[in-house]
Amino acid sequence: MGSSQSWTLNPTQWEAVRHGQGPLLVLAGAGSGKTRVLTHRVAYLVEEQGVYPSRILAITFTNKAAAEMKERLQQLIPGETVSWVMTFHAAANRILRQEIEALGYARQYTIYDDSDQERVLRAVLKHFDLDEKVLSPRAVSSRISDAKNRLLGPRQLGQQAVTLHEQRIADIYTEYQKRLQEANALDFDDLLMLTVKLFQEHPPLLTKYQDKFQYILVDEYQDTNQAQYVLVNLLAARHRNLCVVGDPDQSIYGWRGADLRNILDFQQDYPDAVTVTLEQNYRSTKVILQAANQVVSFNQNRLPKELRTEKPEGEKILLQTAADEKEEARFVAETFESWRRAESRGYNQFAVFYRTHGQTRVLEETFLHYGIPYRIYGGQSFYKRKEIKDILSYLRLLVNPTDNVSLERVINVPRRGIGDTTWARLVQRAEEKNLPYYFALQELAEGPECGAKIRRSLQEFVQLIEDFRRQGEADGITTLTWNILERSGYWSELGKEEEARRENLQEFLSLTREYDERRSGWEEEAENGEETAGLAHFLGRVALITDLDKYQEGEQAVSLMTMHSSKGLEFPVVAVLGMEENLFPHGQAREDQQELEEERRLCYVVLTRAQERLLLTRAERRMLYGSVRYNEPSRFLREIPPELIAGSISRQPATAAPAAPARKPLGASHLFHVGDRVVHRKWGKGVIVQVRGEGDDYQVAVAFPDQGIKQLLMKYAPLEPA
DNA sequence: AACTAGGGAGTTTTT
DNA sequence: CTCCCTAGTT
Repeated sequence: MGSSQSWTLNPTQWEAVRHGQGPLLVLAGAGSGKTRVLTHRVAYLVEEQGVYPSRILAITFTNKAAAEMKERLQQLIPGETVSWVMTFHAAANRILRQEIEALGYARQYTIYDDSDQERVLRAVLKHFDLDEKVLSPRAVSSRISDAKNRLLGPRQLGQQAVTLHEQRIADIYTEYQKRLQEANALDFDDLLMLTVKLFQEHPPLLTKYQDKFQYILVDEYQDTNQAQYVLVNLLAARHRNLCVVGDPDQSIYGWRGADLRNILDFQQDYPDAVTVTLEQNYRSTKVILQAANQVVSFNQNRLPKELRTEKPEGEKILLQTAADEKEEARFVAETFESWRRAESRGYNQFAVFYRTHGQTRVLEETFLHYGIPYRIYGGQSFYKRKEIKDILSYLRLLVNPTDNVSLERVINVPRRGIGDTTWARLVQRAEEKNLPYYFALQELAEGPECGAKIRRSLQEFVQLIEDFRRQGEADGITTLTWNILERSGYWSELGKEEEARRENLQEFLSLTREYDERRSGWEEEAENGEETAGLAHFLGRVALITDLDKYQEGEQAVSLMTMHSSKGLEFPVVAVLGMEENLFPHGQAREDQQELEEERRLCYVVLTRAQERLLLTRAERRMLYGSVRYNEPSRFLREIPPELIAGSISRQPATAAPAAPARKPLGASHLFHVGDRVVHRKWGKGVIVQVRGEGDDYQVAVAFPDQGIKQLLMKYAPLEPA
């Protein structure tokens, strides 16, 4: 972002930065220095207008954006701390931690992520005796999320229900919400919905925060949903110093509740609003920008806007049609290699975007084969890994004994002989006596219902948890965590082949260590009476952070990611794969005008990620779900002016790709040698003892200390240098 | 209580 | 095709 921009602001940017009191709408095209404007505006308010940093609220969508903003502020106004620079959810969480008792929840509430949510839903479906095949937890969860985003509680959804099916969803929602409350747990959507509820039901609390936040700034306003919209506008109602920044053309999250009208209607919401439009782009070449402008102009429902740049014309966009997805991947690999050499670029200057995760596989195999280092973004998050969720569940259970999901997760992990039968008995008792599961467990451990052996196990488990609780976090969260891992037997239960899990846990311990060390820092940022620097605070942070394995700038690797996760990033060289009907625009989106326009905006987003070079590819045939599909070229290709394109929409002999190098692929044999230490995802550490074969047949023999020698086909083996 | 085979679903994702 | 959950088996 903006790194290519010079240090000063242009006149339009200045106008937005220096805007005084009252509402302000900044329509910021891609690469127009939006983050710059936001940070400079905050700095300006503090430095020039003498606004107290604690009275500014700056909201972003992702932790990454918030971190970036904080960092830049640090540079602009060193010595000042603007502590309310955070995501929507983090801000809501911070308010609720303080005030939630007004809604009848306890302050140590647990935040449930989507997998916790799914567990609850599964139980609810079972409770209603509904077959998961008829009504999937996924489908229900998205309906509930939808309702919450629109600020509809279970009762309101029930009132709206017309069909039997809708009524059933409402019933499930009711039971789901009841269970969350009993567990003193909030899901992500609750954070927003309950904050709004808090303010609506308790006007004095609303007034308190309205008074506090003299200036409010919101990034990516085009992505706000109804709940976020109401929240922001409630908070801004008193001072009316609301500055929203966004780009309607980059709205790509309609499917998860984002409402484009929020930004489009800003002028109507605030008739006295000043609008500033940033159309000067500092990122891409003229060719790239023209293509993007042109494509998005095919949308009917949009405000006119055209990006300009003073950058050079640049190279034409390279378009290549491959026979299938393998050839497509090879073409990208070879083109990248040739550009990397010819233009002495580092691997970190390259990125590959695709519409669906399913497309990563072939890319991985191909890059591995060519010996091109790569990194996939947005896959399985660190915090969703089993071992991390397990240890987190132990910690959550300590803070909140009513957290039934966490209890279920850890009660028999590691195995302690408490199986399905015992669990069912426990659940039954809990429901009969309307108790949290943990308390029912304590009763079972003392009562006569279970056999002596089981009772013994239950007692030991309770004893264990109570010991941990007694120990608490007085010696730091790291000590507590390590204690749990060791004393529960979790650590020693991890076999040799689960080395990766151990490493993840080590990584988790380094996070707790970091937290323990920065404890005093959190205490400093805390405002009057805020409880920070405790286990509950730590768990709250962890629940809202998923960015651990996100983009790291310096790393010498090609970045692979879905089109959606590319938003907000920029790369000198970008390849966009699968430019085909049914894939992009996605098959499900082609019928519906609204969805199609969102796909087109997605296209606008990906094209504008590229700074210098753009490579678009498609495959004539593609393997999807085990069968071969033949897709037409994407309509978006035809929407790009032909004079900006080199190459052809139809398949051409190799000459159509002037940049394709006439050289042999590197071959993965350059990756490993006999004697190299490697790590295998399943088998752990090993040493290469033999290398043979070429290309797809390239094989290595690896000696693993405990499993002996394995023959691995490099094409598939999850093998990495150690 | 733990393992195995079989069935069904499989855009996009942050928090 | 492949992953993941479930049901059935031992």
